[in-house]
Amino acid sequence: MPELPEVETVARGLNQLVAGDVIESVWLGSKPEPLKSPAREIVLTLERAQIGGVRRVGKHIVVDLLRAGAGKSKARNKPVDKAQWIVHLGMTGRILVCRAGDEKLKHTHAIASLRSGRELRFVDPRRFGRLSVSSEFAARGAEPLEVQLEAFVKLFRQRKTPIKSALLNQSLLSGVGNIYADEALSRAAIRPRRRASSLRREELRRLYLSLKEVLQEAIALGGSSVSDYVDANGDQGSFQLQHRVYGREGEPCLVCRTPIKRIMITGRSSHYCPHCQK
DNA sequence: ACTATGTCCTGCGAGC
DNA sequence: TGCTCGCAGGACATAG
Repeated sequence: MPELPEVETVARGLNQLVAGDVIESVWLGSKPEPLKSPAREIVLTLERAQIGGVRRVGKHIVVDLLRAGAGKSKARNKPVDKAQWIVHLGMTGRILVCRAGDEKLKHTHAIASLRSGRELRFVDPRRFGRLSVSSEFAARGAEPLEVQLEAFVKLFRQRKTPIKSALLNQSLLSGVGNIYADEALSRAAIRPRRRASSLRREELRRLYLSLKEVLQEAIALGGSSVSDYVDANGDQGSFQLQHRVYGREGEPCLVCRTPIKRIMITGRSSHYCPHCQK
């Protein structure tokens, strides 16, 4: 499940592979397309655009596009038109860099053919992913790796919802998903069911630091490959080997040997050590 | 404004 | 073996 570290890893890899290349044509699969923008708008925006770079915003992959202005512009006409291709991988979405002749996988929903002879293919069995185009894409929530402590504290002070749910709320923080919410709470020694508003300042400070730490460590290891996540080169991440609670129900806590518990919090499985986390 | 719940979608593993 | 069932979960719609 691509969260911030996985999306960061994919975006960096894609940037290495395709920055500077040019999208020559676009194919969109039929029927229920996973599109947030109208299909024709996506095609018009992507075709003939040069890829300026690929980066991450929250859990979104942002492909910065450079498009020559229509026709031979007079000087005052916008010479280069900025746009972005936004890809959200959802649960099972992948972007593959292929050769044009490569076999097309089932659940391929979009293909962008590049001048280099390669193709960018969007494949997503579960169809939770989304494609769109934008001219000024911005995430609603704060970037966890950039937010300051004071702003972080403010996000949670008044919330009555469980801290686990608040961490997953993308309009507060962008990029935190189920794995890293559980792992950050584990490192901060806070139970996921605690009301956000019940956390003392010191606890919020621990959570703030733990979240940054776990995200940075995960990025360094290329993310967590739990089900089928792989990066832009098809390689697995290795941070799943560092998980302290996620996916370890019944296994001993690495600190105190107490079995890790799994509970449901607003429909999301949540893992924690009942002894270490208060 | 905030919170909780249901829905989407396919693959896979548990259980019988 | 083959079947059903429930779960995986990010984001959004809807209801309270």
